[in-house]
Amino acid sequence: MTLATAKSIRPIRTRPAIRQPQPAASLPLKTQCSTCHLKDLCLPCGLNGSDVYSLDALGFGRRKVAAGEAMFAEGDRFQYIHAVRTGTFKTSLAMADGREQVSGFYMAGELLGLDGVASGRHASTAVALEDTEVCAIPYASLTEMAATGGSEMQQVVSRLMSREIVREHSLMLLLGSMNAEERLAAFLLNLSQRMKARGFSAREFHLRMSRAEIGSYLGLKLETVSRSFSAFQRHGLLDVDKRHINILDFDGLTRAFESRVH
Amino acid sequence: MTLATAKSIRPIRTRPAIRQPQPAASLPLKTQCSTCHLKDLCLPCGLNGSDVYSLDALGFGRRKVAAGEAMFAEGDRFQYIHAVRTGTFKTSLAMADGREQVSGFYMAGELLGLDGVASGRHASTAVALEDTEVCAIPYASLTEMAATGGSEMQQVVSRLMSREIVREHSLMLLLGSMNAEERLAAFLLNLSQRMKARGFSAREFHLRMSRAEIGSYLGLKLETVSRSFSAFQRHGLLDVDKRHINILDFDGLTRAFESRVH
DNA sequence: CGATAGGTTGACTAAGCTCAACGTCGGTGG
DNA sequence: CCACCGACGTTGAGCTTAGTCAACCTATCG
Repeated sequence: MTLATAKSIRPIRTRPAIRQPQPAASLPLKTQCSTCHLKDLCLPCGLNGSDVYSLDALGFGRRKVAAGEAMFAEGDRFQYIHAVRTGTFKTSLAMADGREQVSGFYMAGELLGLDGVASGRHASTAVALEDTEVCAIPYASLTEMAATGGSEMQQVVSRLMSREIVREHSLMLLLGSMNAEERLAAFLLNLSQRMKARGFSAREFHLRMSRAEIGSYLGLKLETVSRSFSAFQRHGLLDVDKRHINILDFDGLTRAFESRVH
Repeated sequence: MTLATAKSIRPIRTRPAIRQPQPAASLPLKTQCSTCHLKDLCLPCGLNGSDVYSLDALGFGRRKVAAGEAMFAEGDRFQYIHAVRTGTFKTSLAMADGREQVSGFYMAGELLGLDGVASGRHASTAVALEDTEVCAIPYASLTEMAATGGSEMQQVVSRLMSREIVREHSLMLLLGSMNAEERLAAFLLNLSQRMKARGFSAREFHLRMSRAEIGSYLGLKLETVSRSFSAFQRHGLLDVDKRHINILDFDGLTRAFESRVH
């Protein structure tokens, strides 16, 4: 039955990344925030009713991004904030010499692209890890909403950006002062948390990213990630089978994540 | 974590850190952004004239923070965005077990506290590295300015927050994929840049932070920082004498910062 | 079917950490 | 004034953790 579950959520590792330059144009489908099942996680969270209806009125479009395809790249003009509807993205930065650093993973209800507000250009690249669908929210419309009257819109955006700052803070803490197993434990617990918030099991889930991507995100090599997974399994904290994770001992994992204490 | 009055951080070489619980109240001095010599680096940057005058009208106060003293601490209620007028701050995060991660250094014209917008509480602690003076800008006044009409205020704040996100991105890149010397080189070049933007020499300057603080920021131990400094000196890239830095070879440093290429 | 991508594991290496000694500086108090 | 102290910085020796390189396995795809 592990297999059955695996099968039902499967589509990762497959999909040979269609890298066609896909038209950025929105699909005909228009989004209604007020009826969206993600509204408590996503942009409208914290807005009052009338603002949500204003969002509906904007009727911003949706876009499908296939696995492996880039939704936007470092240096692209920033026009939209993208809200994930289904699927998972990674964002990454590139160094001059080609080294890459994964800077985040984003799942349903999370917003991508806020780093573009600063300069009008995206500061990172967003790639779909599986077939995805997003809402493309024109940033200009949001600021306009804010300008033309007593909307809380801009404030909500500020709050979301601030949240992104806080998120990156904790990643810095992780990268700056944790060892390999602490990093992986923190990563898994965070993922688990977010799965739970989306109504999935906090215990058992599928990773949508490769060992190399996890490693890049955590500042480790893929072999180290693999070894840490094996170590957790050896100690009975979880079961791993490739990308299928089953957490057996949350307390143990949490302790691993604070291991250095004694 | 309660007030910063904890015995915690010793000051810096000079100034025996008056650790009295200082009133958070603003000093009588009021700030005029329109005539401030930092206006092109600080909050007003990018605002139109009328918005700058609105800022003047707010007349927000100043505050002195002595070396070693905390301006705000993790968990404190977020009310003000603080703009550095003189001196330098560090911000840091603490792990449950006491490990600390320095998350940033802030100098004249830079804004502290944007991470508090998300939850209404500060997500980091800000400590003065020398005697400092800041402007305390009530965040509520800014949002109010935005709400009551065609001000660009909130947008400027969004832009600044986005810039903070981008800044943290590059720190993640540093922490996630550079070796010790690359990290230190990147740190020094960044500092040099910012000194220059403030009208100081890009070549020769004083560090306001200890080796341990640099190390924490860069995800290294203080001994490693010290050794990397020595290595740079040995290779003729710079002169170090404690905290006094004289960069002799910018190109060489830049190369050190991209060393791993081949 | 072979090619390919992703994952695991082992043996070895090296970068950075730990521990310790020592030097310097500035402030303090006898 | 000098001796002492504490904080900070530098350096060396040895160790540990994570990185490197390589072999091998499995699943999937063309």
